[in-house]
Amino acid sequence: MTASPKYTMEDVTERLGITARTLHYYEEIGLLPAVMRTDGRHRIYDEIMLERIEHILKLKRVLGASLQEIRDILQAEEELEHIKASYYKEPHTEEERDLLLDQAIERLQSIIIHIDEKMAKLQAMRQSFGERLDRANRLKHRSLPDR
Amino acid sequence: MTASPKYTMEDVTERLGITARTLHYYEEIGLLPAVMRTDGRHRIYDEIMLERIEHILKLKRVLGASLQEIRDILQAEEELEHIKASYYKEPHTEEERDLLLDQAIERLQSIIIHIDEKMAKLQAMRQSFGERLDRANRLKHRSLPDR
DNA sequence: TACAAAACTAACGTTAACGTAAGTTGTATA
DNA sequence: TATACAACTTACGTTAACGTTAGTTTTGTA
Repeated sequence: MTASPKYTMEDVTERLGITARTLHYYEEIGLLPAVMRTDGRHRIYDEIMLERIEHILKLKRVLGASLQEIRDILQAEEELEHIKASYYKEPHTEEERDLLLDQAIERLQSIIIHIDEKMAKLQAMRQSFGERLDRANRLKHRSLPDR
Repeated sequence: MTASPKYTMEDVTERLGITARTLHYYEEIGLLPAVMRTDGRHRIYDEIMLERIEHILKLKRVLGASLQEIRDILQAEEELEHIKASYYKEPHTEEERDLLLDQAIERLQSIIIHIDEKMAKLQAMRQSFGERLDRANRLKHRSLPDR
């Protein structure tokens, strides 16, 4: 069992461009469960935690989601992972598995619908700004101005 | 000159689903300049103001922009309108017009770039969630499970 | 082992975008 | 004209997502 590399608080904050307070806060509100500690209660992060943190930051920046929404998304993902794991290890009845899977699928679908709606609106807005830009460019190059 | 219809505070809040405080606040921070008033200092809104407010709300919801950013976008749009208007009415030298147009074009382009970046990231995220969903669906229908 | 640098906890501060309450005027209608 | 309801201004309150001390332990290094 080869131990994965460990990172200190400073490692993480410098690498991800965030502050210690942010990590403290995410832990406070339950976004980062069970962070490992040294004997002296200093935090240690491993690769898995790093990926989780990066995932959170990405969801924040790209989706513009609140930490509360991110919590829900992460939970949906974890349920899915749990289901996948137990699919191979634990014995389940067909019905149990189907129920769990359906729940996870439903959550994923609602996330995707959310994203799709957002993209559609962005698309429409992008187009309207594009048209404005076109008009401005036509004005500049003195082809027949509209209006 | 046929006067455009006027709307009261209640008209606007009910129609747009916002509160009076929001309109007061937008005025406070300069997002809604020169709102008309009755003799008794009650606010009156016309179609143009309504459209401006709707535009602001759309930018907020779709772009997730802060009111500060929205202020900048509105300013860019107004500059462009002003340029278009003055193109026909006021006399300008070629250089003056080109300078103003270039500034407006630059602002519009930066907005569009912003939108495009956001869409690209959303696209990537959408795809990753789509793949997760596919895996879950494969699990459910018991075709060869991956991993 | 001694000490500077790093991390810890606890707690109050800050900003954006409004919410809410209070007391005062305006306005529409009987 | 009386009155109920709408809108006004002023000002303090609230929530999310951290920022910022402050005072106290840990830890890596000389």
